[in-house]
Amino acid sequence: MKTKVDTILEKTQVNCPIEEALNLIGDKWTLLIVRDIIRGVNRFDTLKESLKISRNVLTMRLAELEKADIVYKSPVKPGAKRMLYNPTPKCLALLPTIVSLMEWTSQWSNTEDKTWSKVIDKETRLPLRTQIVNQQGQAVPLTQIKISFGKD
Amino acid sequence: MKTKVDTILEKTQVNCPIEEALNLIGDKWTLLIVRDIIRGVNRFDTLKESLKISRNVLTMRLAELEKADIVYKSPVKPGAKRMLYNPTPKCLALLPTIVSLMEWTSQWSNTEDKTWSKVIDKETRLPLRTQIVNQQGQAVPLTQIKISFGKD
DNA sequence: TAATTAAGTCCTACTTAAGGACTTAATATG
DNA sequence: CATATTAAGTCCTTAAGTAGGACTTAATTA
Repeated sequence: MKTKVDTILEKTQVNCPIEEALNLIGDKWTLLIVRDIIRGVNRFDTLKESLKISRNVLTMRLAELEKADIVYKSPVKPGAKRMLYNPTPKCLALLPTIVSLMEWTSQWSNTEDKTWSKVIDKETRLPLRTQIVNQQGQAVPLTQIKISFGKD
Repeated sequence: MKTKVDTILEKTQVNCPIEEALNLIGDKWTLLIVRDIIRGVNRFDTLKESLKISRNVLTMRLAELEKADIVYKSPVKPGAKRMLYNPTPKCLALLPTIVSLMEWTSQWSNTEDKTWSKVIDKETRLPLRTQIVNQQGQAVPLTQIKISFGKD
């Protein structure tokens, strides 16, 4: 059977990087799985429990993530046969996306409960956020940003 | 018929802001539509052409985006009946997510062609990027970041 | 006023997701 | 060591979402 990843790899041309990214993570579950694996939820059944996802879908998504080098397996303990799902650097590189989505919801959701999960500095334990910056690292306001396609 | 947005609004508890965000934009098309609307592609048929999305799906997604206050309609010109789809501030607030996804693909995709769309400063026309920063605005490396759930 | 276009709706076929039953090997327990 | 339990799946059926074409109607253009 042909997976999403196969489709991406055989596609000759994608004209925007978001498009390519969404081919992989543009679905209901992938980013949540990535988040959980980064959090350290790294066994099949634990992921299933944590996400309340169906087994068959979780199986497929994990296979795709592994094939795309976002997740790799390692034995539960040296020599064991059961596996853990671990984040690769490519997986950690999705943190800015995750953080910005969390920020977006916190800011714009009208849900009362804000006792949600947060992204924090491991050491200081203080919350973090994302920023759009220019080459010099200076923050740029949203209204000054343009999405440019090739020549325009 | 019950739309995604109805489902979100009636849902009593979501334990993570990404989960709530993905209920809305966690699909194949929504973020691409948002990107195009921010870019200024703002009429139904133009969007359809630009994205190569089916009419019925575009109709549904636009209705959801409008209901969620991410997009609003305005007449093509004063008094006209035909409408443009415009970005609200909540829509522009998705720019960090969009930028970080574009960055992620540029960095990790093995596609040859990098003559892709970019995010630039409207004035200087120089490319922009995202950063994860702490409260003082200092960049924090990915390895020092933790996703914390309530008490852990 | 007629022709064309823009923005849809509706239908059918196909693909992906949900959820439960079943399977098998790995680990843990007595 | 034998048995029980658990972890990590597969397989099946039903439901929901997506693709793509045909059709509709009002708005704009010629």
